[in-house]
Amino acid sequence: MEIDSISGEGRMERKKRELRQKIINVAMKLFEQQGFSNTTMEQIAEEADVARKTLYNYFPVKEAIANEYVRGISNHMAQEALAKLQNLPDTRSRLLSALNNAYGWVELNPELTGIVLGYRFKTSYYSYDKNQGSENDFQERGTYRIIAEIIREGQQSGEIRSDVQLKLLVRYIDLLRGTIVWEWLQDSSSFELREEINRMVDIVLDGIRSDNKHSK
Amino acid sequence: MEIDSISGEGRMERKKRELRQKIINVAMKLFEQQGFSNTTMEQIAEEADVARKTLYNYFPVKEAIANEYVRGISNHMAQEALAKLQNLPDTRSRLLSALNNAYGWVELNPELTGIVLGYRFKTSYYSYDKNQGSENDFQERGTYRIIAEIIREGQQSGEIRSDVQLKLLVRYIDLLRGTIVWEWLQDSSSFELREEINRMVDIVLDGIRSDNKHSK
DNA sequence: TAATTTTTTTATACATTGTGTAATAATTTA
DNA sequence: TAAATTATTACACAATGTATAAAAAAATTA
Repeated sequence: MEIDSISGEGRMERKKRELRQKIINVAMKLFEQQGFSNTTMEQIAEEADVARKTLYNYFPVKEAIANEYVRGISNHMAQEALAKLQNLPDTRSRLLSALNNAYGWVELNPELTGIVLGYRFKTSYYSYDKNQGSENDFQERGTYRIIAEIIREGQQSGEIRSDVQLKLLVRYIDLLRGTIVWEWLQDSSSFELREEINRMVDIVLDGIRSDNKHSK
Repeated sequence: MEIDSISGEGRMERKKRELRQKIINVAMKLFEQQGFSNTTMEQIAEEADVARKTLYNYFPVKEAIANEYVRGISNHMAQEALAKLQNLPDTRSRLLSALNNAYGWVELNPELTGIVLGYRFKTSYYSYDKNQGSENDFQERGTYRIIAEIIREGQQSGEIRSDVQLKLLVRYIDLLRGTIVWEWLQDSSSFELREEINRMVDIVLDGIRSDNKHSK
């Protein structure tokens, strides 16, 4: 049945994967050269040597290309971050380590970060990209997976409350992280990014009520 | 200088305000009849009896019309909610009261809620609607103002930590609220809306660390 | 009031997005 | 090789959002 069952994919699948990657590469090159909004889908299609309609078969909107590129990077960084976690003593330090990991990149790529965060917010709620539904939801995204891992561990060890849905909790943290990053992107002089993240983690862990602030 | 300095606005300003309101009314009528995405800016312009370009002068995108309509309602509800707050004993009950206030409307208008929340997220971060920059930021929006009021009060009375920026804190809560509403809009059977909001408020107040969960 | 300046609306044209359709090409399956 | 499936393409289309300059309306000045 399958022509190439050794590598696990046939010629067609391989070609699609290759073209997908080519589109991403071409698009990112154009984004760097001309900026994101100055680059049209027409140009990308032209440069990748496919029909415009074909390009739309692969990516329903321009933002989706940037998103997939960033996700690749993010997953890669997540792998590295995951390795460091074991050495850290508690949930707080693990969360801080995992969250702070990505900011060097964010600081270097503010425009792309904004585009991708906006796209993710939109799609995760309208979910009009059906293919990514299952992946995007929970498994695939780098930071998401790490946060989930940390919280799960914390819940198992009894450090974290177990009466809150893991999924929702992870979303809370990821979303708050996103908000802070965006606030910072808007006006990077108004606060220091990592400092604000630290504060957020403290709030999530201990809350904003003053009478149990130092209860630990 | 001013023709009508008694009412505070000249004929032109009044006409603009009236036209703006007419556009909103016409658009909302069409949205109800045909659905949001099936209604075009062309139709709205036609029905409001202005050129399409004029319509764009007033609202840069279709979502902005829905947003302004909802904001009107929201402000109105906020007024009522604000009155009730004084009778409530602590921050937790005030927050719950303020947040729960709006959900009857949300449950009745899921599509509109989704559209408006998505629009606000996008604009608040890209801030491409310059006019609303100052308003949208903090003052004008109903729920925002209430949450800010509650937190401020809590900080003054010592119930809430004072070492976190009020502005950011309000954004956290508003954003978490938005997330929950959206999760619920996606799949309203997965959890009960108010229940989840209650849980979120508890988390924000007391955090997710298990050893101070019941410290109060 | 009349003449002016400023502001708003408008017609027109344009580049771009995203979709739908149906023909063509490539690939897989039998 | 032939048939069936899947991907690509050309083409047409409705709609968005922007730019420009002319026309209309309103505000300001004399």
